[in-house]
Amino acid sequence: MHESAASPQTEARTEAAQRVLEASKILFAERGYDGVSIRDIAEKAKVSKANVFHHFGSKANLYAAILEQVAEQLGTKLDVLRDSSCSVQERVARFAELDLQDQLEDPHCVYLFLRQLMAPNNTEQRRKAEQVIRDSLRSLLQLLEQLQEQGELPADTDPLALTLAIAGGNFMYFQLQGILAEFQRDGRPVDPSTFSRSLMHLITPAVNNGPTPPTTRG
Amino acid sequence: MHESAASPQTEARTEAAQRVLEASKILFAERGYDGVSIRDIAEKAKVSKANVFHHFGSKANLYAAILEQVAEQLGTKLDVLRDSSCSVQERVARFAELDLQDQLEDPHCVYLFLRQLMAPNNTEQRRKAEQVIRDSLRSLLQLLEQLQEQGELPADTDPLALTLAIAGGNFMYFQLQGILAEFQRDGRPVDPSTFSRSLMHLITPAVNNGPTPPTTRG
DNA sequence: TTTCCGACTGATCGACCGGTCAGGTTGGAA
DNA sequence: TTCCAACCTGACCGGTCGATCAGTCGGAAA
Repeated sequence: MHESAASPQTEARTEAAQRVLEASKILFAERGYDGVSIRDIAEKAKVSKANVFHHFGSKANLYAAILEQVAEQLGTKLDVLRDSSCSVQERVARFAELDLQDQLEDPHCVYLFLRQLMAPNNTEQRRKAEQVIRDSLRSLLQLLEQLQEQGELPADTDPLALTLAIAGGNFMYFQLQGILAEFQRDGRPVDPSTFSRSLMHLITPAVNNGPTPPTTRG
Repeated sequence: MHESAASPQTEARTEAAQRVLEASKILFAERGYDGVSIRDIAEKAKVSKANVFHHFGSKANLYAAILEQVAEQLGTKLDVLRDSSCSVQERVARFAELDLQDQLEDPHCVYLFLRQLMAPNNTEQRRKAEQVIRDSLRSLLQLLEQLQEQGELPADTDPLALTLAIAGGNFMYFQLQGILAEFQRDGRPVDPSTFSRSLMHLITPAVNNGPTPPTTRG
């Protein structure tokens, strides 16, 4: 048999096994667990079907390995929130912008996470997804509460609603990126960092650097 | 053969066929197209497997029928935006609240729509989903622009970002409803209409229906 | 050399998939 | 009463699914 999927191994993986992981990630993200067969994965990874089972034991195990990889990747986002030595405002703005960038850079990750979140309640899959998003949102929420205590955020605004608006706005941009252009008067695509700034600005003008108009700044 | 799936028939459907539709909607929403077999549907609908094919021709046809039903249901939301005779502010607020209510009342609809949106780009499925969301967002966006012309919305806020923040915030609430309670200091679940009001308030205090004085806006 | 072990493969399994088919049943028009 | 069309079913089909297995191969250990 093989090592339990719970072990945090990113270590010695055969080149073939690595190809299987990469192919799986893409295919599972695009078509979902049931929409992908081991044959599809093996073919894309240029590996025999039996070899997939040799390395990962079962389809469920392989999927679990992918999800673990995704959760790990998404978890690292938090570091920016804690470690940064700049002001709270900047940290919030950076978080929002980085969150959007991460989504745009690795869409497969987002789709995998979203599918995990769509699993029925009280399943291990769903709980794990909730854990990831809980950690992320809680950190952002705490930052916003901190901001409110500093008086940089109006006292009557709800930090929780603000948190969801930021995260949700980013997600919406990510999902609808392709059709946002036609909402613009000039018909040009919306630049992600510009959007990020607009989002921060409209939600809490106090966070933005005061009188500067929301035009492109270097 | 059967009627083309494109026909807008909500008409004479056998009781059995109706049961199949309902069962399909739930199962497809929960597990996705590939995660559900005709056997599963037939069993849940208490109908023979062959009868499913008799009424809907193929699995793909059945799924298309479900999606059409979903699109129709989601499209009706727009009426509230247009017909209402109340002020623009109220219409925006009502739209946000109604949007959230709709999601909470029929989660299966949301999941089906989300799965449709996760289909690869340039597929008919994906395009149809984009069409629905485009219509909805455009209406909301126009309302907000109208609001901005009236001076009820700061001139330097981006209506598009605001639109996505509202829609995204609602979606986030819907998805994370179960874990939001522990973000509250009192640990109690967040009431949807309360959340809706908070969301509207923080995004643009002027829109808030309450007799809030012209905010400090600083 | 011989032994041994992990990487890897082609052939194959039973189960289940979407879909078909022949035929039974029923209700209303002719 | 006859007839026909629609509703509905159990049995069945070819194909694909996840998974297994016997066995090949190459390199490190003995």
